[in-house]
Amino acid sequence: MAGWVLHVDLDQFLAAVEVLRRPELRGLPVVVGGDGDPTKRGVVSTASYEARAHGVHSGLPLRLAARRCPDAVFLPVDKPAYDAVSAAVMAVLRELDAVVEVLGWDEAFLAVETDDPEAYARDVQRRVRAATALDCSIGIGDNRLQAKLATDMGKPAGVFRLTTASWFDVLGDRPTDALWGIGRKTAKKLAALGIDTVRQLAAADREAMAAAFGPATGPWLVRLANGRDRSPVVGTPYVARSRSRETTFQTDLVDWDDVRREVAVLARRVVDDVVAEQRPVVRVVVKVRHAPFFTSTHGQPLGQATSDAAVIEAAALAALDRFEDRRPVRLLGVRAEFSRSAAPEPEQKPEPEQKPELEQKPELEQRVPAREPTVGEPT
DNA sequence: TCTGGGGTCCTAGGACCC
DNA sequence: TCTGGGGTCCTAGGACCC
Repeated sequence: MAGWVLHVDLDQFLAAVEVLRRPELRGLPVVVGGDGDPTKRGVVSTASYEARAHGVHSGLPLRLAARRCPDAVFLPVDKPAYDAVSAAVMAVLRELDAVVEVLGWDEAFLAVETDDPEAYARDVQRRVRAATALDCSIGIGDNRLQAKLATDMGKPAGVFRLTTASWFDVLGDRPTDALWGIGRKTAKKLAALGIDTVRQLAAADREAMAAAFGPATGPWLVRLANGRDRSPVVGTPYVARSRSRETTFQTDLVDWDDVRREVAVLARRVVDDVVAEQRPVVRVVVKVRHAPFFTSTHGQPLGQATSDAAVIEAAALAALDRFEDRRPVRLLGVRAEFSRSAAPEPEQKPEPEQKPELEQKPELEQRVPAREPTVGEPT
């Protein structure tokens, strides 16, 4: 039997959950985002396929969405509802004979052993549908990167296989930001270097890329474009590095007394979260976004790791005092960072730290690959 | 842009040390 | 001062993802 990575992604998840509990919405353009009022500041979290046909998509400001699709049904984000449905879906996945790595509300990787991954995927779709009445798409790959990119090609409700063998046929001519981890900014920077497609990036010079993007990111970009990814599917529970709360105000705060008061409010909310988790905090960071959409942060280290509410709140206000720009404020945020080494439980301390490497970023040993050929290598 | 909220990781530069 | 050459740690900013 062969090992495969499957990427399971629920179709239009938030909108689908809303349609499930309000069947009369089926077939209508549904937009979930903010508090459901499209005249306010906020963005689209999920748009149904009917709304997408009007150019409404995730991340679009709600006001623009309302202009593009005035007939859409706008609904507020109902986190508890999505938490519950997501948990039901993940429970279905955990019943499988597979390593399951949850990525968010609506996504998970499965590491499976099978000689027929398509049949396996169809079975997963059936089980998810039977348990929750939700459709999902499934990507199949030799690794996480390939599986993740395959999923979109199978949407909606489909299955698509993308492997090392088919990588360049499928993606070679696509723009670089089709890759998972390359966004608008990096694509633009690549374009300035004459690199527009996945194929071109795959053949790019590693040293040149390292010079342009840094010692880890440069070579990682080239590996990405070659469809290479050695990161394993990790089934161990996710442990957060930080907890944060932030608010965008409907009207900018101009009075600094108001700013202080709101930072204290956010700090208390963060404290509630970290106290519930019983994990000591080592640093508190305050974020300020000014009206012209310019963001700054300042941090305040805690001398000693603590979950003490008063200490954390005072640290947030101390961090705020480091800001000198008093222009109108559009957003405030407070983040508490947990100790990295000392976990909740007294933990053995070998030399792990970056050993698991759960994200798609490069592993240490891979960071300086001694000038190996870029194409045609086995992953 | 009229641009949310909750996260993660990497990078560059300065401080500090030997 | 004609001012080394690493290391390491910390911070703020940037970019990306869901």
